[in-house]
Amino acid sequence: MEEPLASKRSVTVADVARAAKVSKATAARVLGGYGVVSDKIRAQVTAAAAALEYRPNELARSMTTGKSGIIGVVVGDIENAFFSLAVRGISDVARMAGFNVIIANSGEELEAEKSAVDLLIGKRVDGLIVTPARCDRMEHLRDIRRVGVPLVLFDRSIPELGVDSVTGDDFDAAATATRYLLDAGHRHIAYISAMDAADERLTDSRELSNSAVRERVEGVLKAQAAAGIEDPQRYVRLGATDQARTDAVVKHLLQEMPVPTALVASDSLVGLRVFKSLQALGLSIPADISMISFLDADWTTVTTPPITVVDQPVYEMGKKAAERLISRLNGRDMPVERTAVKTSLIKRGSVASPPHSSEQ
Amino acid sequence: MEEPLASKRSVTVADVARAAKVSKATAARVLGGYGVVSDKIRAQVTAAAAALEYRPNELARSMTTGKSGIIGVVVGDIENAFFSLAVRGISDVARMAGFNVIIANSGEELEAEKSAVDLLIGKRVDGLIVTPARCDRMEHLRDIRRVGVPLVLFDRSIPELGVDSVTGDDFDAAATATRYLLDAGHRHIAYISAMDAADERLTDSRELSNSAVRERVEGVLKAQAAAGIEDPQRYVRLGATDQARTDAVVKHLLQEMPVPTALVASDSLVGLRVFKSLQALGLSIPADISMISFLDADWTTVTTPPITVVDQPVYEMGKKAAERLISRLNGRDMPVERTAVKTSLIKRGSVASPPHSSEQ
DNA sequence: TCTGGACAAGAGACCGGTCTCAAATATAAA
DNA sequence: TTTATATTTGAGACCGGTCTCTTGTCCAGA
Repeated sequence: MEEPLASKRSVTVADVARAAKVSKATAARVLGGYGVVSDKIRAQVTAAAAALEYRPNELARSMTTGKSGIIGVVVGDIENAFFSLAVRGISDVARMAGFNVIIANSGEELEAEKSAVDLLIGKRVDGLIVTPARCDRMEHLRDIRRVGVPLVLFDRSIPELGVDSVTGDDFDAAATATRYLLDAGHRHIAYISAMDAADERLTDSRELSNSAVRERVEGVLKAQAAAGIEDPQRYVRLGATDQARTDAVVKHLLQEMPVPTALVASDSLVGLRVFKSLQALGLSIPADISMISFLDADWTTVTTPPITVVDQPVYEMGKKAAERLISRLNGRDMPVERTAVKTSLIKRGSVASPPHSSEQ
Repeated sequence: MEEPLASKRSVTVADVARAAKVSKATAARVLGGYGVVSDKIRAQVTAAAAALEYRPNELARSMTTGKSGIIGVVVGDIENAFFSLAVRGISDVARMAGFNVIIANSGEELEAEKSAVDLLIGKRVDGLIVTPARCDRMEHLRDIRRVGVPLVLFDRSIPELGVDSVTGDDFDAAATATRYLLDAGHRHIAYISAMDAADERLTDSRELSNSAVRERVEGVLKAQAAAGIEDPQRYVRLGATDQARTDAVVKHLLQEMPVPTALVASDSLVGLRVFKSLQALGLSIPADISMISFLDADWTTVTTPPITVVDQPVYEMGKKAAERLISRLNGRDMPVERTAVKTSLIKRGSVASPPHSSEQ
């Protein structure tokens, strides 16, 4: 008799109130878990709600409270293990704190990032974690702050923005990796990044719009400069965005004179591509050439030889970013903090001394 | 004079209407892009909106329209490459269709899945894509349909539920892989899954609560039965959830008599662990033992030898699931469809004939 | 018995949009 | 010029919750 067919309209507090024979306000109090109600009434309402299979409309709730309980995350590419691990860290922390996560992909493109941010703000997310595709364009990020939504930058930081960020200690990590290669006797060290650029070669590291890449490049450069290597910049390459382009980058690099004896890959995807390129060229690691990759990815332990990597605690970075954001969400009025998480070099088998001794 | 400080309250249609000296309804019409308005008024309102930096409140919008423009996705583990690739496929399609994606992790646990589903329904998602952790418990999935939210199952299907699903052709894929091993002369083929279970051994494949795993196991079993292998079930193992347990599983398997000469891994994570176990035991692939893994993961191409895999077009599966859901969202009233996407066997170097000939 | 404070329940405004319907204005037909 | 028909614009209800404010009860103290 009670509408056996699929009920189209969902049951509301008013419906429950009617069924429990109390006012809407009272039903709302028990259903919403606020205010005070007598045990008797509470039981009545609870029973009615159960009978009607009441489900609160989170949307309506958010509208009046102004809080959506959602954290927006804009990443470069969820398919990349780096980001999916980070997202895992973020959402684990978020869930514990009662927040949900809505994810948007920017594909590392500024326009996509802008519209993702707009959209998330429109959805009234309580806070935002963004991996800015470019660190030199940030009007849209300024806007976020202006509308009063807390923001935490992930993996890359923009000091001018005056906002929290969680990144790796990219400069140090790169410098450490480079010194390790220098100590092994390498004098010609190349750095390969997937950053899209007009030219494979780098003209000025300050022009790199991605702060993580910039820091790493500068770490590599500084460490070499400190060791007296001249013009290390000639071995820095960009644009290794896919296998074909990486093959080209590696090929060009190997045509340089003197030929680089060690390669540093900017992230695990680039690392994998570089490894394949080298393999395709029939070069043996580390006998013919040494390599180090950023990120302790899956594949780096099962290759022959296993790859020496700069290990970033990505999951923890994600967690930290979420924790930071949530503290702010809870009204904590703390100073802006730029956290650089410490990384470590995991020495495996892909680095050895350069082929024929090490002459400058 | 116009409140130079950070405006706490956001600007609404009413604010814009006031500034443009028109009614709220009219302002809403141009801002919401519906109904008709004269060009003159439209310009006025648009200008006012721009001046005030109006941003629509998507929440309020959703409340009246009843559509949130959000697709909820519940996956087993976003950190797993399988799911992150699928999510990528889903969100690419969703974005093109004007939908957003909100992701929840179930960790393959029923309770977490239930609460994720509840929460997403509360957020009034327009539709749901779920990877059910168990195919034998589905009350909460029934509930989804009862409240009228379209649902598409991903990777696993539950026929009794009468709902769309997109999976791999797991039975056939497993059977094909098995036949390939049989043709190579293997007579003792093991199957290793990460499905959590009380016992490593399998008693009855019909009890497998994950349909994808069940299908694969049955494929492996049937193919062997057809080849006259007796009691193939003795080599099926569960619970390879982490490296330690995988090491144990592999060790136990190698203690069987006769010892299995080929291993099939249920997914790329298990495959990687099995590879490491084998490597740790000093076994050489494929000379000592052959292996096949599901999913064409990164690492499978850079090992020595590269791994023969069952390639699932995961990204396409994600896309297909999203497309299916969106068609339903657009009111299309189509019959329930269980799509099994065709997979293929990529033959690489990890399969050879068993060690000392092949005697039954 | 009367007053007052504590507490429970009800009425109704509000959040920021959408949308229906009526009023006002413009355009076309008679 | 008048009437009929579009075409815009405005007023206000509504979505489903939260929350403030008011009213009504109950019980203790004077």
